[in-house]
Amino acid sequence: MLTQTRPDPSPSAHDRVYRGLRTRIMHGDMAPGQSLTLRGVGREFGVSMTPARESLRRLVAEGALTMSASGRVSTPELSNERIEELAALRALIEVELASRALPRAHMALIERLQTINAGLAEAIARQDPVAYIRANLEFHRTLYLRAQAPAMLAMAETVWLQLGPTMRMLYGRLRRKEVPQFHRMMISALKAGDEPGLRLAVRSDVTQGLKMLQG
Amino acid sequence: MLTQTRPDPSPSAHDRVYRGLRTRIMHGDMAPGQSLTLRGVGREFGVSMTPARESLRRLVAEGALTMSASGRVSTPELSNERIEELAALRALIEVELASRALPRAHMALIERLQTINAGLAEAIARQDPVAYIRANLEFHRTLYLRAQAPAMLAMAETVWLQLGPTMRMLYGRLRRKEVPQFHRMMISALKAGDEPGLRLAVRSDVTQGLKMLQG
DNA sequence: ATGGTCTTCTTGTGATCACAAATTCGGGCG
DNA sequence: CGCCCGAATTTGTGATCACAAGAAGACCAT
Repeated sequence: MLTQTRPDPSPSAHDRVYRGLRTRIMHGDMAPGQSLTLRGVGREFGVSMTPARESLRRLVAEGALTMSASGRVSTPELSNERIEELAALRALIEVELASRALPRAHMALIERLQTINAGLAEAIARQDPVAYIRANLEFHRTLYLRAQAPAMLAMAETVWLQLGPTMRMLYGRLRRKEVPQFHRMMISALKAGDEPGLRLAVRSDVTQGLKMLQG
Repeated sequence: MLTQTRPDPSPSAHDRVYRGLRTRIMHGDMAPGQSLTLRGVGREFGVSMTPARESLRRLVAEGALTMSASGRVSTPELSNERIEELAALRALIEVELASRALPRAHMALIERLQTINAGLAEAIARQDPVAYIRANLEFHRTLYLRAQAPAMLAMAETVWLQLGPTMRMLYGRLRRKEVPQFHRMMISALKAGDEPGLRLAVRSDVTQGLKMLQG
């Protein structure tokens, strides 16, 4: 087949394909409604249909992609109700994660969050939505990792994944000029050890994107 | 994860296998640590390795099964921390679902919940853990369906699935003699339209199993 | 042009196979 | 009796194929 140099023999084929597609979806570089075929994905990653099928089905199982009755796979076009629901889920889970991370958040972590925020500002300046989304997710994940709650973090990531394709559209409308105010509010609350303030900041940050959807 | 439950237009092989294994896991008739093989599952359901593999991988993606580094699949043996985390997730999500269902809960729904509760009592009398778990899940799902929040419900079901194999062990220790008090409390709160009471009742019901784990 | 029908191409499904890695089992040694 | 090493077996992975169903396009009639 396609003779492609394989520098990494360790990760299985389906893992490479899965991870490639997953980050692509989560970072929002696929438009909603875009369709994917087994042979197309296989050709792109230099594998046969088998690993391609497994990757796609897995992403469908995680809600990152949708499958029509005939088995065709495409990125989802979410209804406003679905988006609202997913945002509510983000609020629920991420507020809890932040709350659990708070007592473990030391200065090194806060500094790292500020560094990520700087990268975020750069992405905003460049008007680069993919970099923006990636930095935004990294900001949240970095904080939540401190919560030591892997099942909750996995849940949150699943929600991010489902919102991925729409996220770009959402942030595309947002002509942002500076780092989100709620990120700064989160950092202040972390420094002060202010749990109610942190919870409010996270909830506000998570649901802010939704508000402009309705506007 | 998002089990887009359509009636049944496509009894595809992998769907039959998936559903069979899924209900078996969620209802707790598989012990933790039990291993599953592709050829074994295939033989049991009369299909080849391909649909068996897809089903197992899907269940692994949903957290219902775990996969070792060598690709062996088995039911998970959850640590106490993991169980506690999953219970916290149940509390978070299900309290929200109940809260959203409350304004839509009419008398017909409450009567149905009471009917399910009667079946639950019967399962308790028979000392039948699988029937107990099934009725318990049905009680919760029936209420949450009224919330009109499919993404949240899917999330809750995913958590149930992950807890499935341990659930039996948990409820096995519980020498229960009567219908859970918190189910009755939930019904009272529903009748009274008492949202704080409902939230408390759901949270208590969800986390009660955990408490005896530590005892 | 427009609508419908037929053909053609595309696509997903499930079975089978070769292969490699891991597990298991047996025998022999300390 | 316990431990370790090697062979036999089990098991997952990925490729390929035949097949059916669906989508797309061509073609003709109106």
